[in-house]
Amino acid sequence: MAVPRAAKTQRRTRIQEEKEEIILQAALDVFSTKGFLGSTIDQIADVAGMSKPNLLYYFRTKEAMHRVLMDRLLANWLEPLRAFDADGDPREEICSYIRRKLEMARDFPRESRLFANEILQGAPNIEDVLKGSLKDLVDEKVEVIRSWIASGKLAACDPYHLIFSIWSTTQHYADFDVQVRAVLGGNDSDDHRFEAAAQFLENLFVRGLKLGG
Amino acid sequence: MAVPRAAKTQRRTRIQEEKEEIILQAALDVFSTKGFLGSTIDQIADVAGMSKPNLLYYFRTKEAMHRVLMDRLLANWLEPLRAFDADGDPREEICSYIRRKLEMARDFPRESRLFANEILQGAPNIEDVLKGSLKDLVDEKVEVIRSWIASGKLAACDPYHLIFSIWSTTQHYADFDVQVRAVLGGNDSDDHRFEAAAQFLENLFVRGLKLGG
DNA sequence: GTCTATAAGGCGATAGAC
DNA sequence: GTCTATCGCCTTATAGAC
Repeated sequence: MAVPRAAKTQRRTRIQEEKEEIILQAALDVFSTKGFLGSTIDQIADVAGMSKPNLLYYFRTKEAMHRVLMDRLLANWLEPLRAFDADGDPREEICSYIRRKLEMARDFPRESRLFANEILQGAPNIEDVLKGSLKDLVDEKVEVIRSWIASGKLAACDPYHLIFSIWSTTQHYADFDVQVRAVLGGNDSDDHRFEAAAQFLENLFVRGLKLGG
Repeated sequence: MAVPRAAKTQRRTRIQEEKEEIILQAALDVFSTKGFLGSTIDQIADVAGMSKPNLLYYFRTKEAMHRVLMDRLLANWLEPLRAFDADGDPREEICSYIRRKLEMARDFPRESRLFANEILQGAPNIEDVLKGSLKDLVDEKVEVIRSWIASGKLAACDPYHLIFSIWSTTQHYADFDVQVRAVLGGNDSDDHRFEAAAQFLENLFVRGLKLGG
């Protein structure tokens, strides 16, 4: 029997991968609501439906689970921004960016909260990523927005704060979900909330940035 | 010597109040970055510059400190929204609301993060407040916005999502401060960042909501 | 009021049987 | 691979001297 921790070069069996995935999903559940420090291995093991020593057979430490989740997250988190196309129509690009970010908040709220927890606590593990690949990507897209402004397709504005405002408004629906639901009351379905948010934000940014159609 | 825990009806001395204030400031420091669960009394005592038993002489439990901080926060947090005046000019009201919220993010970032931590973790202690006084206040202001829309002073939009978008964009500068700084680089002063954000958001909302002026 | 010492329990991680 | 048992540390909170 291949032992995961001793067989780094060896292919994992399908069953092992499935178990690891169950654990990671449980860890995501717990980390995203309690934060890394506030989570216990017992809680994760409980959600995963296994004993603590059994879980620790697959992931030697709490940090190991968190590291895998953060790596995965960072690999996917910026995809929507990468898709931002300099040759596309500004209105189309910005609207579809907003929509994709809203979809991520709706479909992957735990990932959004995991990220929010990390940033909120000072980003101890990913500060280099923020100052490195994240900043590089943002700087690149800021230049795209500046070129759109220069050619009159977009109202003059600070591109950095434009990006911040799209991030914050969309992620809000995942990170502050409890508050949003409390304020809207129980009568608002998930689908309706999503559509209402999309429509409001699309209008706000199209008009606010003077994006022609 | 009056002992705080035994003298609930007795007036606290000025020195006692000062000590309690030092402790609460230290607790706010730690809670706002580590979250309640991730914080330890040792860390708070360390920041406060006193021993753990000494701290526990003033606040019997970790919860006691957190409760006082949350009570204070909730008492002040909604002041800017309360100031929203139905008889005022919509453009003025919304712009000054944005500015006040941005000032709070700049001047009280720890309070903002304390609140964010609480919501992010499912608002275990304040769900009744969210569904009660918070929802009531928002509902009231939503009606104000609706009346403005009805009289043509404001573009038609969903008032709830308008409020959410102001909350999220302004609080972002406190809650995601580490990310904002990383992306903007070290050359951006606090004042410049604040002014740039205020100007961007003011433009976005004034144009996005078709607020005349 | 503040200290040292410590009780009592939670938690991360390991040992070793099966 | 999974379990029971446990080590050792950390953390909350208290006891009691000063």
